[in-house]
Amino acid sequence: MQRVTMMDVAKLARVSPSTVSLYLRKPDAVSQEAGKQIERSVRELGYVPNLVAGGLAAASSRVVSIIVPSIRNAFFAETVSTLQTELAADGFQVIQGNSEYGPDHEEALVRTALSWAPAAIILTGLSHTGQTRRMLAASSAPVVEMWELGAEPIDMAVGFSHAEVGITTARHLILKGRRKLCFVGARLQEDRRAAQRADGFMQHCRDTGVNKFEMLNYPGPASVEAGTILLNQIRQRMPDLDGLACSNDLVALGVLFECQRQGIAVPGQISVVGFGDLDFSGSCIPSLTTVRPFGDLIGREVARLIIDRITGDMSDALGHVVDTGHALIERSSS
Amino acid sequence: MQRVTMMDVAKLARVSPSTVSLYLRKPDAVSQEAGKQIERSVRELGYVPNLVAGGLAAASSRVVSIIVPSIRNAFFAETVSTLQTELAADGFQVIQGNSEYGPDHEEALVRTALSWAPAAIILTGLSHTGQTRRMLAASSAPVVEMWELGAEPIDMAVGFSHAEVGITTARHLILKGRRKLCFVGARLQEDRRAAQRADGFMQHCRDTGVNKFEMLNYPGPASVEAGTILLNQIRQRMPDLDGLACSNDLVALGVLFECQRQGIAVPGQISVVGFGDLDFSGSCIPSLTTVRPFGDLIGREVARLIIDRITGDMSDALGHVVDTGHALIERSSS
DNA sequence: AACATAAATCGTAGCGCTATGATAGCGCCA
DNA sequence: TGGCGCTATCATAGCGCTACGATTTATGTT
Repeated sequence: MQRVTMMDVAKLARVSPSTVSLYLRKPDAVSQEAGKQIERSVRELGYVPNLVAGGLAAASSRVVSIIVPSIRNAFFAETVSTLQTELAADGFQVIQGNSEYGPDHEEALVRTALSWAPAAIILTGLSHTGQTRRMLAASSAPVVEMWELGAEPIDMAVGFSHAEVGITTARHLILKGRRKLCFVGARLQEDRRAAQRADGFMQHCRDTGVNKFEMLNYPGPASVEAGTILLNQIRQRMPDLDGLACSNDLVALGVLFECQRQGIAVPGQISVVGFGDLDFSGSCIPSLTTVRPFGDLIGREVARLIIDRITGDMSDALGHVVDTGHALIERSSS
Repeated sequence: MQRVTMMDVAKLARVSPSTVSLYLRKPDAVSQEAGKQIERSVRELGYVPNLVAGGLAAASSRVVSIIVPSIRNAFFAETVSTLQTELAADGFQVIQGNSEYGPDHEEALVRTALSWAPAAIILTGLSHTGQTRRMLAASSAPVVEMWELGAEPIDMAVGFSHAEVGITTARHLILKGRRKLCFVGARLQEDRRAAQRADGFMQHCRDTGVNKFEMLNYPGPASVEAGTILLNQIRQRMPDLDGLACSNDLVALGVLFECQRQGIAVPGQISVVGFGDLDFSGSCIPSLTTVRPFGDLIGREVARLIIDRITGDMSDALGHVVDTGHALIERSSS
């Protein structure tokens, strides 16, 4: 499979394999003359370093393992995509796994991830099984937990408080004069972050003395269809509903469609707020008020932390927490 | 980083490392008694095999490298997600890279991918640089090209003909009595598959003697906003437009929104057909007629081919081509 | 009981690279 | 001119595992 080895390059360049290895890792440590020779030989032979061998020898590979609940989810797709680009620029490969919102599944993924001796491990959220924590602690690899802030991270964390997103959403609806509120979400048992947004929302309602507020869950994944179903359910339970927060812009879009179908005025009769600021959110009818989570910023910050930790001075060896915040994007639906 | 080695397990189980290795790979080749001992030792020590070392020794790692244009694209997210799940079930890790629709970028990704001695390489589409082809040929790793059929694949291919999608779309609009047609797309220079759909569409118009047909391109990525912009552009150039094909359901959704905003009846005045059958396509207003590409089926078939090739008999060593086809989903927008 | 055969286990030799000292070559000052 | 410190280069010893052939043990046959 791998024909040309470092030895071949060394022979052609008339230096020892050590020098080739050294040049490839730290070009400045080798004389210009030798460097040029090596460069030429590499090109002539079409040499591609065997990273597996390198990883074994160096006891740490240039692999970063990312575990997200689902890459189908546009939020995570954005972050993963950004991470990939940023890390690739520094020569890191990305191994990716989907936990499907299952802590045990995540544990299995971490186990295999660890067997690659990765340069870093990126997890989604702050809740993991005890075994996962134990393995991670034993591994000494940098760990970044992303997309959630609140509890104590294992090592580093980049994200924002979902409870605060819930509060922002509730506050906005109340500010708009809405008093019969509902939070609708999908997969609220599995998706702890959505659940935290719901909790923050409900808590703020309670704190500010809103008289009527409810929460409704759709068991399947967040989708436009879930939104249409949820709107009908909540309207049955709360016919005078006037403010609706959705755990996801997809759900909100379904709500908007269903309102249009039934002739419910938005925001006239019901104000709708989403979460995610997805592709369509600015263009739909009415354009959707939503909370933007800065998924690409999360990706960039995670990449920065990892690269700093690996290449940088050990002063950074302590944990880091970066709050990327959130922003309410006020549009026409509220 | 990796404390417990196979040697430790062997010592505890009172067998040789070879037997442990053998048991881990082929449990049936070891006596039940020894197997139980090893199992117990593995658990007691919390042994996690070092796949880097294994990959080096076996000269091929259980890594599958997937290169797609962009994981942000819902089509590819679906396929990659399915692939990940299917391959993980057989103990394969997935390394993923985004080519951003650039052949040179793809070449660089293939180069690094190859340096992991992957068990297989999965590429998107059939067009690659000569250097990419050369590296792939030299590597002897199984190669699957997906999401496109037509030209001769490097090794195996799973996908469908985009030209035929274009024909299906055109035929449908013509069948609906539409005669002033347009194909609108995004990134038609970079996205060769979208370009093929456009070509098929135009060709069918020509072949069937449609009197008026045009094609319009939006330079940015496919998005809802692109749809709103494109609709206005084409209406200026072709005020009597009555049938519109979009390269992507996101673009189609933007078109639908803009039609609604301007009071253009769909399908009364203009029929709209999309591509992708995304999450919202069945729920939007009007529900969107579109072509479904079976992205998850592609993922499953690719995984099957790879696993068959690697674990299976060598009778499969020749290339394979699987046509996953496409389906017109007729809804209310046409 | 002696032998052939099969099954289970083992020892060894790397896989291709990096990290770690050790060595060689050089200019400079006393 | 000898010795010092510096830089550039090198030889060597693994990293942890798998593949392979060799060896041991169990099973069956006459």
